[in-house]
Amino acid sequence: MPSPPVDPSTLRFAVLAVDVVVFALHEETLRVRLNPVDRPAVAGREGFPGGLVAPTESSEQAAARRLRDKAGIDPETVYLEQLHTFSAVDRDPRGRVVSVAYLGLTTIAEDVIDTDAADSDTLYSGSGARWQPMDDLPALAYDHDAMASVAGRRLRERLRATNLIGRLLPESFTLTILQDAFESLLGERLDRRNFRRRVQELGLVEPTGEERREGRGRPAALFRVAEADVRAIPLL
Amino acid sequence: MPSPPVDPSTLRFAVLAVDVVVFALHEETLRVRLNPVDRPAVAGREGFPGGLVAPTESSEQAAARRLRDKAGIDPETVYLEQLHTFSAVDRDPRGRVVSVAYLGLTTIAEDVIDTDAADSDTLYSGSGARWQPMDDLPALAYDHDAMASVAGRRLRERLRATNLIGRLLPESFTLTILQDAFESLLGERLDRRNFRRRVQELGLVEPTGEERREGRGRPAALFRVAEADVRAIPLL
DNA sequence: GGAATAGTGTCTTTCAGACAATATGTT
DNA sequence: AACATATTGTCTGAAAGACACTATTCC
Repeated sequence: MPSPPVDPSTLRFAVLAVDVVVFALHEETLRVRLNPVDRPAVAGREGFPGGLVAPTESSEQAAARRLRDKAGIDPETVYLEQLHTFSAVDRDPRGRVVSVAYLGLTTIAEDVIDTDAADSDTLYSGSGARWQPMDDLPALAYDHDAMASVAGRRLRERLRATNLIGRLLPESFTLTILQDAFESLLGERLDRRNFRRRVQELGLVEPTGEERREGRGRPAALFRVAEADVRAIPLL
Repeated sequence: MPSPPVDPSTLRFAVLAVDVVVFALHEETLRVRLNPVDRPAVAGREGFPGGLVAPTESSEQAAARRLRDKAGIDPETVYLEQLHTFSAVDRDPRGRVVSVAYLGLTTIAEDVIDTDAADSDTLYSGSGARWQPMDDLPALAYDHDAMASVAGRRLRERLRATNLIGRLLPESFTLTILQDAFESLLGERLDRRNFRRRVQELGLVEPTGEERREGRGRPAALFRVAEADVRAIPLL
């Protein structure tokens, strides 16, 4: 339905962008995906993967596309939800750029290379992009600091209220791993017996029937998140 | 503030709009503010108050401004929070218009005139704008139907989790009124004694010390919402 | 056998839900 | 006195929280 083309000189307009704050869990550490930002105006700082929205795509589509292009992550493997739209007039030195930010959850892909373990504990993933621990973020480009803060708060809210933890974990996992994940994400220590009772009675997880034997010690039963789609569960 | 040196012919851009879904409570009925939409393309349908975002304002500022201009409501009296950004490519027949939607809560102003009580039970407020019962919405312009649905869901979530009910009620109120409000908003009936115990033990309300005598029957103590700012309360 | 990890049951306390009688005002 | 509305307390069942020992495997 092609309509009267809008004349930008008479209409108010803005450049529309998306940014995606992608979280993943790596050995009990919550990490976010950072990309180098090459614009001169922001002087070598990093930022979340993102970019401009094309005239023919919605912001959701743009977010998925940018995940692939800018972060090399298959959007199919990422849970995305809209986070917040940032529209401060001067948030981008280039001009009026409004950004629709998305929250993303994923499992860290296998292409992750743990180079340079000495230099803090950064995980690199090629081309300078990296998974940075959420509690050790550098100063970011644009208003991505604020974005990070909003995203972190929202992530915790959602983890408490839904079964989204499943999107941060591998297909199957032991209850110990699940508990470690919650403890580290929510920053509180939980009783093992009560925790196991809860997650099973609430129907958050179900046994796969397999078990994992690893190192010494008794083998652990494997579980999966019971339902694949996002479900409201008043959790912990 | 002359605007950004962006050349629209080379950059992807969109027209940026805001829409505000303002809720108010009138005699236990949840109502939203509707305005006539005059664009030919949407043929006499109504929509939420809104409009384009100026190059010099954030979407928050635009939302406040539009509340005043389009709905004649003092933004100071309205609680606003960002709801969702709607960016489907064809959501506006005029072209690419992306809308940042806001959720608004307010107390119905005194300028409300209950004309035409026969014609359903619409409350008019001058210039064709009206407060329409949320459970009796007509088909709306653009994608405002979807907006209404998102806003309704979010409103109920927020009412359950915070003290925002205070933004829908007058300064002080009786516990009966508070309970009626919850019952109608959440669509469930609550036990009087348990309800009163809860709201007081949770610290949602505190007595003002005054009482209201009205009609026959025992006078009721007046309460106010204990804290003015938004607070998380796992409510009902 | 010792070390390491996984797994399990009970008791207590707290909170949610069901339930009905009394108090205070008006007419 | 009749009526209308507001206010209050107890009992019961369910869920949350504290708490320590047994089971299985590897070395």
